[in-house]
Amino acid sequence: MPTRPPHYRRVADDIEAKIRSGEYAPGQQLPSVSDIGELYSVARSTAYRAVKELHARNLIYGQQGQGVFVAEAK
Amino acid sequence: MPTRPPHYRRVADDIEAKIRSGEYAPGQQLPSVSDIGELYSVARSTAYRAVKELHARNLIYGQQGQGVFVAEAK
DNA sequence: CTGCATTTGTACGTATGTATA
DNA sequence: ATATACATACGTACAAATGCA
Repeated sequence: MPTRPPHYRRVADDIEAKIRSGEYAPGQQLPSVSDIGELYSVARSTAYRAVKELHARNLIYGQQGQGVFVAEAK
Repeated sequence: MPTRPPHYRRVADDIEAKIRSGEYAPGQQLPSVSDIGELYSVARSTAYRAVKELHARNLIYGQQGQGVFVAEAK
């Protein structure tokens, strides 16, 4: 039986695709973690985990109190 | 042959020893459940179970969103 | 300067599903 | 069947940084 990918990875992968397609442009601000949670119908904690995943992939950067932004393409 | 103790008890016992030795002083904050998991190479859920064990032993107390702390010596 | 709202970041507590022994 | 263990997920709570009225 196929093991389903976890929500946080599904969300991270989807956002990564949007970044790579240009839908989210370099320098652009992403929706807040709470909004991402709503958009994908997951808890904020799960949405945050997805964001942390993208940060680990060096696709985004963020600052406390501001938001998360798409990193410059390398 | 001795039945091997479960991980959660091994972790709890080790932390209890650190509390009794003074390495973790009364009032001091313990590492987070996640950190304990990493320190002992167990899952967070197992680390949390160890912490619950210590709570049952009245050695620690904790507050959601803050952390766990060493109880005052009786 | 002083609150207040927004947002990231951290952390607990609980629950579920799967796997294993 | 029962206990252990891991990974995931949700919800809640609070701290910290930032910006703005």
